[in-house]
Amino acid sequence: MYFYKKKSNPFMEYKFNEIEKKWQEYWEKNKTFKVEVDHSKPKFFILDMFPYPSGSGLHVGHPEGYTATDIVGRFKSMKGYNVLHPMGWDSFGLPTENYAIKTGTHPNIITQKNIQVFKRQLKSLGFAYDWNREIATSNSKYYKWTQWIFTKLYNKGLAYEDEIQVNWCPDLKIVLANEEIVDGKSELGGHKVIRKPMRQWMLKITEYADKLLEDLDELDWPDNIKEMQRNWIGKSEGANIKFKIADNNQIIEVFTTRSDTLFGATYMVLAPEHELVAKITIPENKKTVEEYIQKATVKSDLERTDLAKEKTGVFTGAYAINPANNQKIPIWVADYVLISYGSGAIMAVPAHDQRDWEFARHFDLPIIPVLEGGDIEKEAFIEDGAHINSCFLDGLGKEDAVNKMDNWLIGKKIGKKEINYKLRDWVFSRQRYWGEPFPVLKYEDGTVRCLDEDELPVTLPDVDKYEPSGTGESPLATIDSWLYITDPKTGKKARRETNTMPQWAGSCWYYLRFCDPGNDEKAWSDEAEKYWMPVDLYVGGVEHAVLHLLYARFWHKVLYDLGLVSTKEPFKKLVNQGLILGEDGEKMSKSRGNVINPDSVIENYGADSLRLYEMFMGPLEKVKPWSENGVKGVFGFLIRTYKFFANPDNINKETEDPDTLKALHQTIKKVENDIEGLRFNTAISQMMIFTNHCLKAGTVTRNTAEIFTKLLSPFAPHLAEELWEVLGNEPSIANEKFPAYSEEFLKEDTFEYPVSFNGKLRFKIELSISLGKEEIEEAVLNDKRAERWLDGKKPKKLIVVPKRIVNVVV
RNA sequence: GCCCAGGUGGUGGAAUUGGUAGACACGUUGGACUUAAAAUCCAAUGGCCUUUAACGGCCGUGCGGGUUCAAGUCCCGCUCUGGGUACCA
Repeated sequence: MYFYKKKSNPFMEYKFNEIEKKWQEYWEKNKTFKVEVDHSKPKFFILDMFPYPSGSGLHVGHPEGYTATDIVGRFKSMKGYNVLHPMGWDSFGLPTENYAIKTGTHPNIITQKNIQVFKRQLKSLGFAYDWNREIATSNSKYYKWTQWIFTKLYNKGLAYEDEIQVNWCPDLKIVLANEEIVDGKSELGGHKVIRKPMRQWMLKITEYADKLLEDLDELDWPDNIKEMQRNWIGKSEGANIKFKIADNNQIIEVFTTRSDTLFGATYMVLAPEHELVAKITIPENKKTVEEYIQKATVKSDLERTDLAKEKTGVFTGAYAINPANNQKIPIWVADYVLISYGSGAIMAVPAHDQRDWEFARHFDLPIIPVLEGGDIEKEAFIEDGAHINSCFLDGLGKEDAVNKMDNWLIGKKIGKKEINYKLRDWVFSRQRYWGEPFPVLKYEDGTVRCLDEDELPVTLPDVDKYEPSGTGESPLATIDSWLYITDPKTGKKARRETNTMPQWAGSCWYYLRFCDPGNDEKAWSDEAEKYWMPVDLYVGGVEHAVLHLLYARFWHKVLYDLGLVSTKEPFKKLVNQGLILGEDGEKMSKSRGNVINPDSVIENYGADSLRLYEMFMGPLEKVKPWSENGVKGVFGFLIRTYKFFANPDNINKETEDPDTLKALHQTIKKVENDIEGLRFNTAISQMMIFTNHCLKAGTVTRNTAEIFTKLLSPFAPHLAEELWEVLGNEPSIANEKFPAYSEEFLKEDTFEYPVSFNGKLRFKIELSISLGKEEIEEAVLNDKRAERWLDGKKPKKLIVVPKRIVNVVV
C-alpha cells in the first residue's frame, strides 16, 4: 500500500548529512540571511542571550533557545518582516582566566579557540544568522565602547569608589568569587576565606530603583520574572526614627516599616559592621563584642539571615531611650541585621517580628505585645489588629497607627518618612585580568581622571602570569610598563586603575552593538538604533531573571536619559527557556557523565532532527530531560516526510481531497498560531498529524506538498529547502511567503457532544451545530441511552454549552 | 532562610478562556516482511473490575480539604523537586 514498503529506490533515502551540508553552503554563498536597515519593511529584532564560549563547546541547552528564535525569525521573515537575529560572544570571564592561570596560555588564545568551536557548532545547526554582525565582548573594538559607556556613567556621577567586603583568601592571597567558595572554604585547596573590605568601583543602580520598578509594568515579560525583579528591588515605605543613647550624646537611626509598633520596641540591634558599635560598647563588654564581630566577618549574608538557625548576638552594655515611652532599652550587636540594608540598625519589636521574636526568646529579652490578636507565647504576631499598650495609638489599626506615629515623630523632630530599597549599589570591579580595564587614571595627589572618548580603548597588556598580584590587586598591577604613565593630557604622572569590569559589563549593551556592529566612529548610529530598537523578542535562561536583566535595564535607562537611545526599555518581550537535563533527569555535568554533545547528535540524526527534537520535547519554558529515543522519534518523522513528499508518485493529484484540504488548513492555522505563541511542540505534533494523514491518503497535489514544505521550513530548514527544490522550485524557500489558511476549509457542520450525567461522561451524540439549546436538550433527552441515567426521573437541571458539552443534573 | 517556578500513563508531553484527561511521540506487546536480524509497516497499549464477545462499571492529573452542574485548570493548607540569592553567567 505504501511506497516506502518497496524499499527499493536508492534515491529516496533521507541523506541528511549531504542535504544539510549542501544548504548550509548555499546560504553562506548566497548571503541568504544578510540583513540591513530597510525602511520599506517592518523590523523584528530577535535576540538570544549570547553564549559564554566555554572550553567544553556547545551544550544541547544552547540550541534550545537558539532554535526557538531561529524558527520565529524565519517565520517572521516569511511574514514580510525585516528580521535582525544576530549572534556573538560574551567572551570575558572567570573560567577562561582560571584556565589561563593553570596552563599559562593567554586568555585571548583560549577564547579565540573556543569561539571557533562554538561558531562551527552553531553553523552546523543551520541558524539563519547574519554572521557579518558577529561581535565578541573581549575584542578591543567592542570593549572600547563598553569603556565609553563607563565614562558616561562616571561623568553622570553614577560611578564611585568605596570600601566593600569581598571574599578574601589569605592563603591564596586572592579575592574569590562566591562560586569558588564551598562550605566557607576555597574550592581550590580548601583554604579559609574571610570577608575583608577592599576598594571597589560601584555603580549607583539604586538611583534608578524607582524607574526600574515602575517601568516593569509596561513590559511583556513573564509575570514571575517581573515579580522577582520587584522583590529584588524591594521597595518599602516606612520611617526613619532617631533613638538617643543613654549617658551618651550619640544617636542611632533605624529604618522601620512598622513605626506603629514603637511602644513594643524592647531592645535595639546594630549590625556588627555598624560604626557606633565601637563607640558605645562599655569597656567590660569590649572583648566579647570584638570576638563576635570577628566571627561575623567570616559569614556570608546568606548564612547570617538564615531563619532556620539559632540567632546569635552580644550585648554592648549600652542602652538607648525609646522615644515613645522614654524607657531604657538594651543595645545588642547581632549578625541577623545587615549593614547593607536601611541604616544597619533596627529597633526590635519581638512581639510583632518573627526574627526579633526568636532573638528575644533566645536571650530572654522582654516581649511586649502592642497589637491585639495572636499568641506571642508561640510566635510573633505579624498581622493587623487594634493597638494596645501604645498610649495615643490604642485602638487604632495598623495603617492609621503608622500615620499617626509618623506625624508624631515628625512633630517631635525625631523621625521622618523614608523609602528604602533592598537593592544595593552594584559592585562593578573585579581583581582579575580577563575583563575590560577601567578607563581611569589615578594621579599621585590622589585625584582621579576618567579618560575621554579619544583616549579609548585602554587595551589589556600582555602579561606573563595570570595569577593575581598577591596584594589583592589584579595581575595588571604587576605590569609596570602599562601601569605607570605620564598622562599626555595633563602632563602629570599617573597610575592606571588595575581593577577590571565584571562580565556583566559587556552583556549590558551588546544588543545595541548588534544594531550597528561595524561602526568604528560610534558605539551605534542613531539611524540603526532608531530602526531596530527595542528588541522585540529576547530569549534566554531563567537563571538571568534578576541580575543580568536588571543591570542591562539600568544601563539602558542611563543611556536613555543621556539621549543616546530612543526607548526606555531594551527588551519588549522576554521568554525564558527551561534547562535541559541529562537522560537520568539530573543536571548535565561532566562529573555525572550525562552530557549530550550536539555534534554527535547531528552526526547520527542530522541538525534538523536535533532542532526538531529540542522543540518537540515540551514547552520552551519547562525543565525537561533529554531522551535519545525522542530524537529517534522525530528523525523517523523527517524520514517519512522526506520519503513521501520527495517521491513524484505521491504528488500526482489534480484536485485535492476535501479531507486533505481541511487537514492542511487546520495545520496552517495551528502552526502559525503556535509559532506566534512559541508553542513549538504542539506545532510539530500537528505537522506529524498532517504527515500521517498524507501517508494514509496516498497522494496529494503539488500545491499541498509545497504549502506543507513551507510550514516545515522554519523548523527543519535543510530538509525543507531540499523538498522545495525536488518539487521543482527555485531556492531559497526562505524567500517565500508563509502560507495563509482559509476559514472556508475549516467549517464544521456537526459537533459530537459529550453528554454527562452529574458530571460523569456517559455517551456522545453527534448533532448539527446549527441546533439551538432547546433542540439539543430535546435530542439528548430523547436519546435511548439517556433513559438508563435518568432512571425515570425528570432532570433537575440541564446545562448546554454550545460546541462544548451537555451536562444533565439528576 | 528569603524570592520565583514546577509535579498529569512505563517515559517526554497534550488539554490556549473551568467543559470529552492522556493529542503527538517514545517505550512495551503482538503481527507482517526477512534464512535471520536490523530497518520499515500494521495493531493494541492509564489502572482495576465485569463479560464468551459486544456493551459496560469503578478509580485516576504530588498529598489533604474546599468552591462549582462540571476542577489537571479556581481557592486554602501541606509536601517534594528545580532556578536565583548580588564576584559563575
